[in-house]
Amino acid sequence: MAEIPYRYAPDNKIENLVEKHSGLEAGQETSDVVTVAGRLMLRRVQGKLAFGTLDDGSGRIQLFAPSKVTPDFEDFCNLNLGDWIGINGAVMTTKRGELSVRVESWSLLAEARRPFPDKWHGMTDTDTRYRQRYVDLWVTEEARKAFQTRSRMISLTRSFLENLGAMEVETPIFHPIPGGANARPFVTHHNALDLDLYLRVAPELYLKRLTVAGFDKVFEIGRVFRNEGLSTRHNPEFTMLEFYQAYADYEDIMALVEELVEHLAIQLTGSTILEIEGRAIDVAKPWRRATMTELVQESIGVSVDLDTPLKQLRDIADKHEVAYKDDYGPGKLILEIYEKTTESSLWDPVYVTDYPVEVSPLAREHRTIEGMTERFEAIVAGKELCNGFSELIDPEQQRLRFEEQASQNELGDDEAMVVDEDYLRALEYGLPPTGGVGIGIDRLAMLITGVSSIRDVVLFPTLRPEQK
RNA sequence: GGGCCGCUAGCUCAUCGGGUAGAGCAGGGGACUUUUAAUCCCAAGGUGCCGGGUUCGAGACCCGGGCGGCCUACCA
Repeated sequence: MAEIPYRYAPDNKIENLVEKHSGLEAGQETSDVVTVAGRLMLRRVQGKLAFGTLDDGSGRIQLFAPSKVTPDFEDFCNLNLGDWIGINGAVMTTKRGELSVRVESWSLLAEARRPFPDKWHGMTDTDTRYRQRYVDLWVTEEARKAFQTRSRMISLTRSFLENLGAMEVETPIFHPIPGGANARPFVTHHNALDLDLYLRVAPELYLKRLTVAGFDKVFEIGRVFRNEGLSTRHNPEFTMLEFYQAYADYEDIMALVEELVEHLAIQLTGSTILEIEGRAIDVAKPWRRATMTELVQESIGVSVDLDTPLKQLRDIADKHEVAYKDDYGPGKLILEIYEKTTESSLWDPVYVTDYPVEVSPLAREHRTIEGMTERFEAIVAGKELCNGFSELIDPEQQRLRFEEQASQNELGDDEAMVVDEDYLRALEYGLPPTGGVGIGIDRLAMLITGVSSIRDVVLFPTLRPEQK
């Protein structure tokens, strides 16, 4: 068998060939001589005639190899499933009408020295699929599709934001002070500086520094890291989109997010109606807006607000088996009640608005409602898709909020923020009115591709290392 | 972190009231010039996740551990 070449030059993708020749009748031969390369997925040898199925990642096409035409016919028949091969020959159809490439010359490009999974059943063990994604992606069509969709989704998102005139930036992943979200960070150490650094839990505070700097629309799509448990909805590293727009408030940002999601749904699935867990969901804009307290009222029939006595809020929490700590104020209690009793039952897209100041350290106070902020979360299919607000721009208020967080942190809440003096200094130079949002890209990809585990949209999800 | 379930050949799965493991596919050998998961014949393939225990005898039963899944708890 010939040596493996150093390069090979396919001139067609299979999906294009299939599209181009879709109307061809049985027993036809075209003058289209093509070179394609990919993996041999199936093989049917019949003595002096062999058939194969080649998959190049874009699609599959049959290989037609008569011994009279195909050089080194014996070797061709002895190829293993999973071998990489390059094929050159005419596009034709067989007697049965199957579109094929006749194998007039071929090259072995890589041997599959390990047996491929069962050609019919594929790979079903989820653990093996995640650990050996390189096999899963060949063998599991839906897996490959999902990642292609994810890639296109991010690309479309990027151009959507660029069309708004937004600039993409990259801010530090190593943070000397963790901040921008309530989450436990990963810690690492820089030797030369002899300095502990935190992997970012959010890019938020750096992006708003850039708004101070005069970049009036900025966004970042990047990995963030949270030292938390794993689940079907949580991977310790995940991709966050954050966007900030100067002169805008949370209403503007809500309009933008629903526009984006509708756009993505149409571009990627052809419809605003998606399917999640077998259930339809329409993400067409506009999405409903409702305050947190309104939704709690609808869900459990009790009216709560920041003036409701603590005792009463605790009774409600007890009644619905919502856990809380003694130091929770009314704001935190209301949030907990909302999250435990209401959030997961919301199906159609809804913007939940007006979060208590107590639980929103970076959001600007509501323009009319005391104790609330102009913050929103979009809940889609019972899950949080994004979190945004009119940004808190006042350095003195921000300091008080940080100090409140810091004291929580002192008391042992390792998800609470600490005071970031440099961020306060930036605010002192002046942050204009600004609206911002963070969108979990993985969650969005789950929504668009209709999968129910984040591991189906993360190529190499975090797993315990294999033990030998 | 808690509850439930799973782990048998490279892959997909069987087996039994505890008696020493079997099939399809893949891989090897052979037949076959229009197949579509091609088909047919032959041979080979196993530390039954790991470690203890009960038993004359354990892949099956008990205990401990590992890894994974689902549900549940938290952040997106």
